[in-house]
Amino acid sequence: MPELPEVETIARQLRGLIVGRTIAHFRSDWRRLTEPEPADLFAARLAGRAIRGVRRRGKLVVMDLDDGEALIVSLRMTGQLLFREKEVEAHPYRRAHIAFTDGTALEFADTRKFGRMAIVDATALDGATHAPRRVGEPLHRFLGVEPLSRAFTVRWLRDFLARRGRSAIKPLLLDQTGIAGVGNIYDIEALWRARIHPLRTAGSLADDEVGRLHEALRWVLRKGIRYGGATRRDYRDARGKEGRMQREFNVYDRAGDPCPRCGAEIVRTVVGGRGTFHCPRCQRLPRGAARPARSRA
DNA sequence: GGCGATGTTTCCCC
DNA sequence: AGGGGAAACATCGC
Repeated sequence: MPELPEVETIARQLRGLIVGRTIAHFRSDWRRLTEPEPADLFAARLAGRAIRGVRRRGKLVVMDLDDGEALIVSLRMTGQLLFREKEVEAHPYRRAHIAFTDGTALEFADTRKFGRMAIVDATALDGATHAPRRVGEPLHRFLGVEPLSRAFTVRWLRDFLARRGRSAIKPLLLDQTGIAGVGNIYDIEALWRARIHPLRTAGSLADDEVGRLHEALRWVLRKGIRYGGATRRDYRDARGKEGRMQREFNVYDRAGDPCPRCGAEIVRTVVGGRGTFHCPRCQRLPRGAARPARSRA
């Protein structure tokens, strides 16, 4: 689940838990975690470094080190960063372990092994819209605007949608190079709130719809943060707790349930290869628009 | 046990 | 440019 609200929750917790601590050592036996850098070199670069701050950029957890570098973590599907006050039995899917000099530790658990870590130039993440890049390294791609920042205005969104006018709105919102941090769940919930069909093309949205989408994105992301993120399967926050946002879903994973707004039955389709939920009455596709022919029930 | 689905992202093909 | 599909993995539910 780690989308923007889940990552923000973890980053905020870690800020209070690890800032000021010094790394004693880093251990990992999952080589792809730090690729292309070998884990032992990675460990050597981290040893003795202090954690100066923790923040979020898109779906990345950013741990600022001294010397202007940062340790960034991409949780992907099932990654968890768990703070440990003292020695505990290793998580069954532990992929890395960061021990601090005072005996506390940060454990990285990840069942599906999609998670990645890198040490990067921290300034490259600051305020800029570029993440550091290194050829072939998935963490280092271009990241778009932060949807909860002041830079994300209705005007920006309108221009963005116009530029990418031919794309369907649902997969477009998932593109991290446009808006950074939106994942499948909040995408679906925001489109429902804005009453926009997932297959509408970006360029076809009227001004009032763009305004609603802008409000809806910020509203669902903020609510997700307020509720500590959403738990689906493996999500746990930095304290090992589940979020509460999953109880607040209006359409996500609710096929067959009545729409909370109009009572029509929520349907599940597939858009851009992703499971998608919407209300067929509240979220209409205009006559003559692309039919959801490629979607499957 | 088999099949399909899962929150993410990249890559390759058309 | 954008869409589709597969792949990176492991687990879970039907």
